[in-house]
Amino acid sequence: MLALKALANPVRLQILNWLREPRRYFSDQQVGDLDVDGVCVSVIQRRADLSQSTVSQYLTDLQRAGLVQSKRVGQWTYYRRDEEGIRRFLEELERAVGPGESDSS
Amino acid sequence: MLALKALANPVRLQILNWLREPRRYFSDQQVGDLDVDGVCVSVIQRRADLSQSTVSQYLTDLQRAGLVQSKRVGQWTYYRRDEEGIRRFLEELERAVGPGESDSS
DNA sequence: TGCCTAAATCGATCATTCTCGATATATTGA
DNA sequence: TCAATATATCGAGAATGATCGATTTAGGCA
Repeated sequence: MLALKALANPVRLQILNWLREPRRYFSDQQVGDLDVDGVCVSVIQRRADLSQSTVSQYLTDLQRAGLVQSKRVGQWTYYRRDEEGIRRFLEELERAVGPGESDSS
Repeated sequence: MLALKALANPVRLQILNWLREPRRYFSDQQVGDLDVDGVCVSVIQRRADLSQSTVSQYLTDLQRAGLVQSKRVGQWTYYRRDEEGIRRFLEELERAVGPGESDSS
């Protein structure tokens, strides 16, 4: 389960968390619309305080896990949450580990 | 988040899954009550087809993550799901990555 | 075309995880 | 107490993950 592996890393988990409120955590972004387009790599990198390559890789991981979407606009790549994919992941996890046959009769 | 790391391993995830229906997956257990006591290590090991030490370690990992409980009865250690802990984990995850400020107004 | 910036990929290193067999500990029963 | 069985822990090797700097790819603009 790619998403579980992706979220097992605290930084990746936090990035996904930050992306819930782009205006709050990435207000320094000059370009694009935070809500519509998403947040570009360099802005996330600044916040995460890791190298550019690491953050780029993390975002690719999150995308392959179906948790974020990317959109290339000019020279920037904007990332934003894939709410649909996140919902699917949570549902799948619920099915996998959530309560089984409870006899709440 | 210990639980996320624990579940990032497919075998550990599957063990937790199996434990939802002990009667179904561990019907070969001779000792104890599957539902009341849980499933002992050697029975899980047989099903997982990994070494005894690995399975024992996995179960310890799941326990430290708050996903299973153990009960020592004689020479056996029975493991069963910690439904309360699992619920807490799922809720925490929901808070951490679930939908943020949706303006469903 | 040529430079500048953004992002992605590559290659390497160090840390962590996976997994095993061997050993240690604990419990039961003769 | 001794032997047998169940489980836990230890130590090690291989595989994977984390993370970096360097390089490559790509777009924008003079």
